[in-house]
Amino acid sequence: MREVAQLAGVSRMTVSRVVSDPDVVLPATRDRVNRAIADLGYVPDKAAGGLSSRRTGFVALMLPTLTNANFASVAHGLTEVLRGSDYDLLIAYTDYDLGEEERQLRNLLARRPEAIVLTGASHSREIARLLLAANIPILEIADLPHRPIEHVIGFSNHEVGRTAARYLLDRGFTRLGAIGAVYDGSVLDHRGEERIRGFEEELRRSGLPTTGVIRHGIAPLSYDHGVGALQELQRRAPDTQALFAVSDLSAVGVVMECQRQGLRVPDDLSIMGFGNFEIGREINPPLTTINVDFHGLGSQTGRLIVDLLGSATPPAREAAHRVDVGLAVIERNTVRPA
Amino acid sequence: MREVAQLAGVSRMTVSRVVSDPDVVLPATRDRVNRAIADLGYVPDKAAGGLSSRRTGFVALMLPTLTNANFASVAHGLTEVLRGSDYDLLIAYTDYDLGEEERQLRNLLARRPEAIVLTGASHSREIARLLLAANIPILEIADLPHRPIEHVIGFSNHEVGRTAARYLLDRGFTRLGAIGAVYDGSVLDHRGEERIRGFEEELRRSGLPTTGVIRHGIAPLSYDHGVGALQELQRRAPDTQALFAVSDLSAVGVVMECQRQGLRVPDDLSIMGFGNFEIGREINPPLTTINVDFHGLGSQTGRLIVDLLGSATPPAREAAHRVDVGLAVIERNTVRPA
DNA sequence: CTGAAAGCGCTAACAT
DNA sequence: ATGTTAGCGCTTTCAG
Repeated sequence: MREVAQLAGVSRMTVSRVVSDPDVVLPATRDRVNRAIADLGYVPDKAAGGLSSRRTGFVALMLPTLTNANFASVAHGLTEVLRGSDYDLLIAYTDYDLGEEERQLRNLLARRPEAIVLTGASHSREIARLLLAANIPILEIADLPHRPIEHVIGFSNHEVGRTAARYLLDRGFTRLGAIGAVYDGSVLDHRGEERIRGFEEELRRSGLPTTGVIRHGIAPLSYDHGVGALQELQRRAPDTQALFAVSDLSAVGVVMECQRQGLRVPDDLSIMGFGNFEIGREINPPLTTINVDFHGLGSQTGRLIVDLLGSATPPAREAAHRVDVGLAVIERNTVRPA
Repeated sequence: MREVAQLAGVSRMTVSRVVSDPDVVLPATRDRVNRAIADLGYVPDKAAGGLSSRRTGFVALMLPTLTNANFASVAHGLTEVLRGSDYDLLIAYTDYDLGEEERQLRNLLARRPEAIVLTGASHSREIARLLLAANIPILEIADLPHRPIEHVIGFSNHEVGRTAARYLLDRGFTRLGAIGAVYDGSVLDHRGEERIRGFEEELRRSGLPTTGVIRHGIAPLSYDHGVGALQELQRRAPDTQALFAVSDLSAVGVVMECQRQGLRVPDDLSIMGFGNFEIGREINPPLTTINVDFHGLGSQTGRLIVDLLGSATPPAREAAHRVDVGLAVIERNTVRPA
């Protein structure tokens, strides 16, 4: 910056102004400075700027994995909104690893984000404390935790499971199954477990057995989870008529395994998934699933952040937001009509 | 930090040492400081630290998209290695948008990464200049550009196309097709275009027509690209026997569309893809494809970075690395045996 | 082994 | 409209 100032024949302060608030500088001066910036390939150091202004200009997003299209949609929605308000989005991911989550969080916090968006569970006391101590907006998304750290924008995974069960029940099925991951008490697949519990609850309400509810393998779930889980289901509850998979990927695996076994979908087995992944639309027959507007979830999160950071009011912790973005069944052809 | 120092009854300098080089501090002092750190929930400000030490402790990774499992593997491999050397990985993505690429790059550069890993094309003069001016290692991965900015760790996309063509030719097919995206001169799908050109080249060498080479839709490619492209192919070269899709996702779309049309794969049409995506293994029949060790590519990149940053030698620009990680055909069942 | 002084690159606050 | 001064939170360097 010093060089730029010299080349343009102004003080460093003027260079700073040209970069952050150009309108306040005389056009002639501004042009001179801009030319110097271009000539020198000067890129302002945001870390130094942030140190001084107490504004780092970025929001952190913690993702459990990089490969989930729905989380990518969230990132999309977020980015779109934040870009309009001149915040960057920096992404870290944990690979569904608890230790890694804490590590990454510390790293992120050490760079002083202005807000932090969490998709993991992050509920160890230690982590929650660290987060709160940072004194920035904390947003938990893609779930509706009972005891949130602060703001929540999400949907009820429990309700996802109940909705699936009701949908299947409404179509007259009585031998229902569900497949998810083994829940080992860690929070790795917290959300999938919630879905499966919602499903079980609805089964119990209807006085139906839960023998078809299979917890198989560990999260994150993918296609081959579906094939393994189906095989286990066939051993434990061979008369199952309709099946809910806590993830579309798993559901697709089930459909593929059915093809291999010569089982007709939905005639021999009805299947529904969750997440409305693109592959579900492409397979034969196309997969019935439950959709959540993840992109909208991301934009809403972005808007809330901008609001929160924009208001000069000190962080009123008591006014935590809680938004349920809801969900919807997407009817396609893997569930036999009533 | 001031508070921590006070609470522990030491100078701020001692706190700094406990955080960054604990062994040099007397155990008793160290314990006292650590307790103060824990009590106060102190998280050191890396931006401030970096400003002073000229080491920001992070490496930037620019990805075109968040939803590609292969790029996620790269990130994985990179993270594993970097973690061992105490660097963070910060990820930005461009959504295959050129303007966004430059924006993100500036943002990243403004935070002073110690090295930058690029997967995009990034070859505008302006960008290359900015990158070089940053005076940090620049690594381009997942391709083997002719005129690299600096280091390159990747594979030849051109060779991917040639390998696919040769594989199909070797099996006795003479009516070959390929599907990729429309290449509009921008660098959005540079890699896919390279693959398709390699395929065409091999066709020409064998004196075969390239009428079955279809550029359809725009990148990034997904399942529905395959269905649209197949339909176009059927119009333009209905007698095609074997088809190479520049992406597995597109190839899977083709297989699904064949199922719908009642075409038998591979009897009526042979198909091969690229990328070895998980879904290819699950469909029926499983997809023949070309694999690249993306995880290894990531670790190698990480190791090179650690080397480069570790050596006290000034960045010897002339000694740019160039590594070809190669590729391999994965034979499954969508190509009819010779 | 620990501390004091100086300064990293930038901007807030106050001049002018 | 532009410049000056002070200082953001930390580490380097040098003393002790």
